[in-house]
Amino acid sequence: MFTIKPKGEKNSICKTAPPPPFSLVDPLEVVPTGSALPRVIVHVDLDCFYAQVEMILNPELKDKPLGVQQKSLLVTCNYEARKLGVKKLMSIRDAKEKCPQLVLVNGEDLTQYREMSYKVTELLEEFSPIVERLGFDENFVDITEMVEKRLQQLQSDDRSLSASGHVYNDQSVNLHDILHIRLLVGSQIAAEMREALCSRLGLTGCAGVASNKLLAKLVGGVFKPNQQTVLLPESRQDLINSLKHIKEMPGIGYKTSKRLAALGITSVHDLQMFSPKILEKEFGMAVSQRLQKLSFGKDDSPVTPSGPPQSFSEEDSFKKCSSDGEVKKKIAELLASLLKRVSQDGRKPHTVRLIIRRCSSEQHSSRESRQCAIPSHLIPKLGTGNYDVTTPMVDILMKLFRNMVNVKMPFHLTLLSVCFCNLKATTPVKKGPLDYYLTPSLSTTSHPGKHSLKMKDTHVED
DNA sequence: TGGGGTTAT
DNA sequence: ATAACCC
Repeated sequence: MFTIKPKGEKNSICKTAPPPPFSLVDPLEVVPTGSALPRVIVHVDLDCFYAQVEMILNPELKDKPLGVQQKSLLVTCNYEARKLGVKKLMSIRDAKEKCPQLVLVNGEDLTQYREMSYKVTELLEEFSPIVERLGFDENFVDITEMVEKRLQQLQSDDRSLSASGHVYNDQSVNLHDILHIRLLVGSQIAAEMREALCSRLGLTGCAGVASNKLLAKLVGGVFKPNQQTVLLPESRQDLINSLKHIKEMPGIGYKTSKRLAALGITSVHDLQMFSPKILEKEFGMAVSQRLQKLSFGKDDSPVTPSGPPQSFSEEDSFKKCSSDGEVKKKIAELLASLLKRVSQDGRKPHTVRLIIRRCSSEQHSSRESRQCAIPSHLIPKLGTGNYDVTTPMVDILMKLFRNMVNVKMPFHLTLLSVCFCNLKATTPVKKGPLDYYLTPSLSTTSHPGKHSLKMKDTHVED
């Protein structure tokens, strides 16, 4: 039996369950003395998100095998389709071959997915404000504080406490271990999150509960659709050993796994055992230490609240775009969508960027970009709808384009993208008598560079 | 292979 | 401005 101090007292552990000696603390979580308690992190991952949104939008698609298509790629599909052998990121041709009855919807316009995605994040923020987005369909939530609060409310003789959902490895729970107790409470909160997502938004998904982001994400994927799993400290090594290749480790991507393979490192165990000195020679101190810590399941990166987006972009890919006129037309389309989004957001972008991908024979999709400050006289007009900024903005973007591409030479693009970034809140202008003279944004002279000291924007004449 | 996003250098 | 990472 574990016991809890009555609420009102400082910390929740009673004398009968003294603070754990170091041997009880997970060896790999050992940090300088006096450090904070281990965190409780939940990773929430919606099931085949785009397909779920499409089924909510059009309920007739439910119980049919459904795929979401972008160009020639099937980006995701529902579980009906997966039963029939369809996989994520299949080509459309392979998918139709596998499953001729597959129903396809076009998912190139992300508007509805983006809106639902932010509803999910906002719902999770009701539990704890510390929510970090990862893509449109995953969120990390730091629920340490919420867990501590619940522990203080718990009855000291409460034996009914149990995990919600799966416990990784079917590990037995030790109700005398405060670390177990905290994670069990975390699993109950995760269950409440999933229930809220289902009842209020109609969405299903997985959750993983653990003491850091890496482990929460890995353990959340163990039981797959619409289930949750909690990782207790004793099973951490088993979880990371279950990875068949280091590339499955979040944070180790395509490039890094290739460089590691060149050193003979392909498994988690290889990376754990590898000489830190030699690893440091290859990757530098910061990266090598982070990589090796990941291999032990260690991850001290905080859950960083995402807040509103730092950029908006719209892109389009195609087989061919090779004339100035085509480019201008595509840019105008991308810009029109972006301006709608800017008007909804309320903030104003101060920088615009154009990104292209050239059709190069054997190069992997390498992108080039040019950016510039948006002229200050245009910024207040963005997204207001009363003055049309389209023409001046298209002109700016075409100048960026000609800065990248010599239009006197033949060219062949396969992608165009426009990005608004450096978003700033529109300064509410409360007028005191002196404000007119003191507020920079009301001044008629502009101060180039003042708000973008770190940016080396390409100069575009008006 | 799409249409997004982020951070580090 | 690019390159890496994530989905």
